[in-house]
Formats: sequence, structure tokens, C-alpha cells
Amino acid sequence: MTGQLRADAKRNRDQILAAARDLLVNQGASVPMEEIARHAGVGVGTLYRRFPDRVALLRALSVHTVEHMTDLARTALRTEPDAWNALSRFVRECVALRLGALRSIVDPQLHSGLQHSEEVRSARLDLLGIVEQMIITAQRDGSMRPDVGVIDVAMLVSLHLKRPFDLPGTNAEEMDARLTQLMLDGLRPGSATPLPGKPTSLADVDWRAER
Amino acid sequence: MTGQLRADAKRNRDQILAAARDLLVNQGASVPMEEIARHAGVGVGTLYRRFPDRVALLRALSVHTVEHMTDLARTALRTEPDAWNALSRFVRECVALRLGALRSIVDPQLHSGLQHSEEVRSARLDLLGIVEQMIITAQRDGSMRPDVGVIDVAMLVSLHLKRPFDLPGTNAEEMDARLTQLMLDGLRPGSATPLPGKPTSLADVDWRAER
Amino acid sequence: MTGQLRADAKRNRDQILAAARDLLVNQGASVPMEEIARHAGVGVGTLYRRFPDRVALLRALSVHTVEHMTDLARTALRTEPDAWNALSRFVRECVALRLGALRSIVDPQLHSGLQHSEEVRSARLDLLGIVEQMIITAQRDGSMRPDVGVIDVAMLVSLHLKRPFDLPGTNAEEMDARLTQLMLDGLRPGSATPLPGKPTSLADVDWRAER
Amino acid sequence: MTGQLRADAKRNRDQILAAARDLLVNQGASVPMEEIARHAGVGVGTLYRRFPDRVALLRALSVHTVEHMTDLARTALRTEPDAWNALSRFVRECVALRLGALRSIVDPQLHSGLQHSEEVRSARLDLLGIVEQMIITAQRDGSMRPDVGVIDVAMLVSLHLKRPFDLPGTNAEEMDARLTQLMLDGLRPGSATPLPGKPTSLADVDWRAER
DNA sequence: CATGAATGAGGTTTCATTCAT
DNA sequence: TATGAATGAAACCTCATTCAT
Repeated sequence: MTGQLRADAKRNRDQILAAARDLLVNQGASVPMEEIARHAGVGVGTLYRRFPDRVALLRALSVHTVEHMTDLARTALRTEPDAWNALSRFVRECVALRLGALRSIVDPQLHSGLQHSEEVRSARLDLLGIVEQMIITAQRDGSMRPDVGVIDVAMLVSLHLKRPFDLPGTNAEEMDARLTQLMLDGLRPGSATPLPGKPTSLADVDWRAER
Repeated sequence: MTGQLRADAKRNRDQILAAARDLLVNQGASVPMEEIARHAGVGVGTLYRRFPDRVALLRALSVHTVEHMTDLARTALRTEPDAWNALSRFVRECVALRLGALRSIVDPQLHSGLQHSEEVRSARLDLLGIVEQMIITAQRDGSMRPDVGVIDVAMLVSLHLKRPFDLPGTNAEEMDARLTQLMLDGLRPGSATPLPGKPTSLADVDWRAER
Repeated sequence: MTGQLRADAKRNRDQILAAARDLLVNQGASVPMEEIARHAGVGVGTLYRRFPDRVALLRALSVHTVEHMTDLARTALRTEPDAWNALSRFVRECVALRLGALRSIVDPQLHSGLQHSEEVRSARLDLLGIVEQMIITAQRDGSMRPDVGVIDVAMLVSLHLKRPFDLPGTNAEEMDARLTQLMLDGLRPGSATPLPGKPTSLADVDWRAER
Repeated sequence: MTGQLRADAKRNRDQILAAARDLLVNQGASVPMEEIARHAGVGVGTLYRRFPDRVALLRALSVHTVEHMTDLARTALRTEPDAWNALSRFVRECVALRLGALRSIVDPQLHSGLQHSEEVRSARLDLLGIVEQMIITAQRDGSMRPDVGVIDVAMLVSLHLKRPFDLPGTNAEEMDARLTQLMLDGLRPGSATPLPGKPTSLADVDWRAER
């Protein structure tokens, strides 16, 4: 009985998250709460009942998205023949789905770190752990240049989550695919040029300090 | 006397543009006009005298920035030994100066195309013309993969103008440099993987239609 | 079975009234209905089933409180040696219990008279009747100045129901007691100064007109 | 020239404070900001330009009012033949003008101490200093009971600032005057009954701790 | 009948823009 | 001409009340 009610509530919650994701990705970080509510087919009150304020919504969205990415990563790792293929499939999927909580939606510069709840942080660590594993294996296989680390890849991906602009004579999906491929090619050993500094691994980051 | 006034006016205009750039790049697209005016050391009234509204300011800023980029490109082309070096230096400089971060702020998607004044368009064409020239030459030299076009490069650069996030254990400038290098390596022939679609050249774009 | 239900219902009602009184007295007139419900350990729905709206709740609370005051008055009259002692004990008890703080919360000025249900009015008349009786007797005894009426006393008491503010170096109960005593001393014949106007007795009030 | 502008601004500020006082006194602490603005004849924006938020407005109102009271006190002390007369005139004037920032408008219980800016505190200390001086002198003269202190009087006055409710057959001003007189009579030596505790003087209060 | 989810009107606050000085 | 005050539309958020389960 309560289960029933919860079902409705859950559906609403999901619709809100979906609407928020759509609008944030397509129209930028300043979409009015009312518009999100409208798109989700609920009243503002409902939105605010689920998410006490804008930041809470963004946080929930982050977690949700990162978890989705983690699923994709795990599946890729399980399904693809080798680590490099897993990584590149994962990256392509993230870009195609514009799964951007890694950074572009919940932008540190814009929201000054408010979103760094423990929940977000730990979801992110899970994900990055898997990606790092892919990277290490691919490097061991010789299919990836040895001088890059998870953080390099994470940032690269997060940059590519920004939607490239539409130009007449250009197709958005194709553009995405091209740019992603160019990025992946840059991670290959073939044309590697020495990088300044050292790769940062997960262990190198002081997550505590990440204000 | 008018000369005096003009000088003052010019100084005001420049201060406003500088302040706007700083604030927009560092604090995001929603900086209030009043804050821009304050940082420029003028009243809002003065700001509005120079730029009739927010969009006009952003447009002016775009033009200004693109012109700066054009200077850099020309200089690089003149100074560097070959086209590839010119291109990579140009790209590095743009990223380091975060030039054109405005491209991402004054984003077609975000600001619904209002900024496509003739002025912006033509400044941009100038710039892209030079870049395309660099690309074609570099490709002829064999120092750049042949399957990319200006638009690919422009979008790639524009993605990299987004400031990567700060992580403890990471240095922002170094990070910038690493990511830029990875991007440039992806443009080399060494590890080129076939790209979907065809490269778009300047001539392929129907600039009229670019709403 | 209905008996059971009734018992439950009664308990709910009482819990709601108690919670409402606590919160209204301590946190002011703007306590949300949801918070009252929560404190009473019921859902909002239940609260609204018992009291159709906020005003109805306040009305019920008024009646409840006034009835409690009436009990105190009757008991004081029965127990104390004389009318003055009865009156002062009654007043002290009201202040100590902050009874009728609702009078000030459910304030005619504040809530535009909505609460003047017949029920409230008649409960109030009962109470004031007893108090007037105390006053008349005390005045006859010579223990109270003759130029004050029930309305004076009622208003005086109602003013003292406002909680005095806490100051470090001050004890709230003691402060209450001191101020109440000062008020009572003012009602004595000892230092009486002529008052402007005439005392108003119950009979002088046109309760019909009290919108 | 700026002086001119300031003059306008000043006038607006004063109108806002006046409107706020009226509405707060007559309609309670929850008057909408918009209504205050409307009554002051300005737009909401103007109100918010002068007072960053509701609390700031209340604070300013407090200071303003306390300063007015201080004027009244000083004048009374200068004009009246003795301290007791000065004190009672001062009290009567405060009540008549409903000058209530001492406590009833800016209610600690309602606004949880936010209003305790240094400005308010010091204005209040000034006022209380003068009142204490009146009290001490009056007590020395034998015209006031010796067992009360400033804090007693301050609280008494603050209680009386609440507007007594209108009853048909009753005149508000007269009622005010009667109640005030009763309070003053309670402060006389004539009918003094021992009070619990000790009087608190200004020096006894730890103003630092007054959260 | 109890519950708590949903609703939306209304209050608070911000900010682009206009206008008086 | 520069200034900053004023304006009001629009965003954010709260809460009284209704309604589905």
C-alpha cells in the first residue's frame, strides 16, 4: 500500500531527474526550477518536496548519472575483448549519452563545490576506480600510451561532454563521434609526444582536501 | 577636447570589456551587469551607454576575443618554422589565455543565437580562414592527419577552452598543457583511426543559414 | 469498536491541540501545519480531518485554553481565603502557564476577527463573569482599587502573557513573577492615581458588535 | 548634486521605515515586503536596495525607533520637574506612539536574535542608561519603589507596547492610558509588595552573552 | 480513517534595464 | 556625460490545503 504510493513518488522522482538532465544539458545550468517541474509534468511543490533546493537536485542528478556511467563501464569491461576496446566504447557511450555529471553539469566553477557530498564523492570514486583499471590494463597491453592517468582521461572526457555547436553542413552525432575518435587517437601510443608533468593516479589525489 | 572624451570613452570601453571577460571566465555566465560595472570602475549607466544590453556586451566581447585570436594565429604563422608548429603554438596560446572561453559562454545553444551579428561572423571567418590555411599546409607537409578539417579543429579547441577542474594533487596550468598536448597528438598522422563522416571545410558551411 | 475509534480520535485531537499550543507559544504564530502534525505524531491529513483549517484549529485551541483558565479561576475562588487572593493566584497561574498566550496569538488585530465563533465568545464570557465577580468582591473588601473593571484586568493579564525576553543575568520564571507582582500592586488601593475614563464592566460591552 | 540625489533616496528610506512601522505595528510581523513597498510608494526593488533583506529592515527600524525613544527620554528629563515625572511621561509617550522596538516589533522569539547587531545593541544601551538614571534618581527622591531596576521597567514597558484589543464600548487611547497608569502605579512605593529575586541593573547584564 | 504526496498561490529576493539628477 | 536610484518581471522557495492510496 505504501509500496503503491512509493511507486508513484518514485516515478515522479525519476521524471524530475530525467527532465532536469535534459534541460540542463540542452539549455545550460540556469534553467528555472519551474521549467524543470513543468517538463517533468509535476508542480513546483513536488519538485521541492523531492529535492529541498536546486543544489540538492544537482547533487542527486550527479549521483544518478555517475551510477549510470559506472554501469556502462562495468558492462564494457565485461563485454569487450580487451581493455582498450572497453575504454573506448565506454567513452563513446558517455559522450553519445552526454552523461556529464563528471563535471560539466555540476560545474565546480559554477556551483563552488556545494555538490561535493559524500554520496557524490563515493560514487565518483567507484567509477574512477574502474576506469583506472581499464587504463592500467590497456597500458600493459601496449594499446595505450603509458604516460596518461585516470585524471587525464576523466578530464578529457568531461571536456568532450560539452555539446559541440551545430553548424549547417554538419551533423551533431557525427561531429561527436569524430571528436571523440580524435581524442581517443591522442591516447594511443602511435603519435605520443612527451607530456609535461606526471600522470595523476587515483591514489595521488587527496580526496579529503577536495573542498 | 573631443579627443579627450574619446580617450576616456575608449578607456571605459576597454575596462568594461576586460572586467566582463574576467568575471565571465571565472565566475560563469550569470554575472550581474552591476558587478561587471563595479569591477570596471564605472556605474551601470555608463556600461549601458557603451553597450545597449547584455547581448551587445557579449557580442563585443566575442569580436574582441576573436580578433585577439586572429592576431595570435597570424603571428604564429609568421614566426614558426612550419604550419604544424604554428598551429600547435596557436592552440596552446588560446588555451593558456583561455581565449575564446567566450565562445563557450556566448554559446549558440545557451544564448539562442542572438549573438550572430555580422560583425562576429566576419571576425570568425577571418580567423577560421587562417587556421584552415595552417591545416591545409600542415597536411600537405605530412605533419597532420589528412582526414580532419577546420571545423574539427575549431570544435576541439573550443572544447578545451572550458577550464578543467582543480583537484588537489594537480596543477591547473600543467593539466591544461597535458590535455592540449593529448589533443594535438590526436591530430597527428601517427595513430590515426578512420573517422566517421567527412571533414568540413570553411567552404562547406552555409554561413547564411547559421541562424 | 466505535468506542475504540472515538478514544483514538480523542487522543489524536488532544495531541494535536497540545502540540499546537507548544509550538505556537514557543515559536510564534507562523508555525506550519505540517510541523504541528509532526509534533503531534500524526499526518497532516489527520490534522485536517480534525480541524478543517488553520483558523478552526486556533479557535478550538482558544476555547480549550479559556476553559482551562475558567477552571483555575473557579478553583482559586473556592480555595483562597478572599477574593483578592483568589484573583492574584489566578493571575499568577495564568502567567506561569502562559495560558491564553493564545489570546495574543489568535489576536483580533492579527487574524481579523475570524476566530470569534459563538463558542469562543461564550467560553470567554463565562471566564470574565467569574473574574468580574472576584473583582467586585475584592473592591467591596477594600483590597482592590475601586476604579478598575474586568476589562482593565483582562487586558492587563493578556499583556503579561507575552513571554518576557531572556537576558543573561535574568531568570525567566523570576522575571515573570516580578512583573506579575508589579502589575498586581498597581491594582491595589495604596498608590492609586486617578485613571482617565471609566472602568468597563461586562455589561457595558456590546458583545454583538464585536465583529 | 549628489546631495540632491541623496535627498530623494533619504526621503524614500524614511517613507519605507515609516510604512514598515505602521504596518508592522498594526498588522503584525508577517506583513509582506511588497505591501510595505506599496505603502511607502516605492517598488520592491527600491526597498531591497535600501535594506538587503527583511531582517535588515527590522534592524534599521529598531535602531530608528530606539533613537526616537532616546530623544523622548532626554527631553522628558530636561523638561519635567523631577525624575518620576520624567519617567512616567516618557513611558506614556512610548506607549502612545507605540514605539516598540525595545522588543515587541523585533521579537526575539520570532526572529531568533538575528537583529542583535552591534548598532541595535549600542542604541539600546544608550537608552537604557538614561532610563536607569531616571529610576535611580526617582528612587532617591522616594517617588519610586526601591526594589525595581531598569530591566523590570524595560520589560514592563515592552509588554505594554502590544496594542490592547478593541472592544466596542471601549476607546483605544483611553484604554492605553489606563493600563499605562496602572503599570506606573505599580512602580510607586505606596502599595509595594516584596518582589521575588533582585532587581537587575544595566551593569548586571552580560551584553556580550546576549546571543 | 490515516497517511503523506501533489498542488499552486503567494512571499522573498535578484537583476536587467530605464531614468532623474 | 556619468552616476546610481528606481522599477518590475521573473526566479526561488514555502506552506495551506486537497486528494489518491
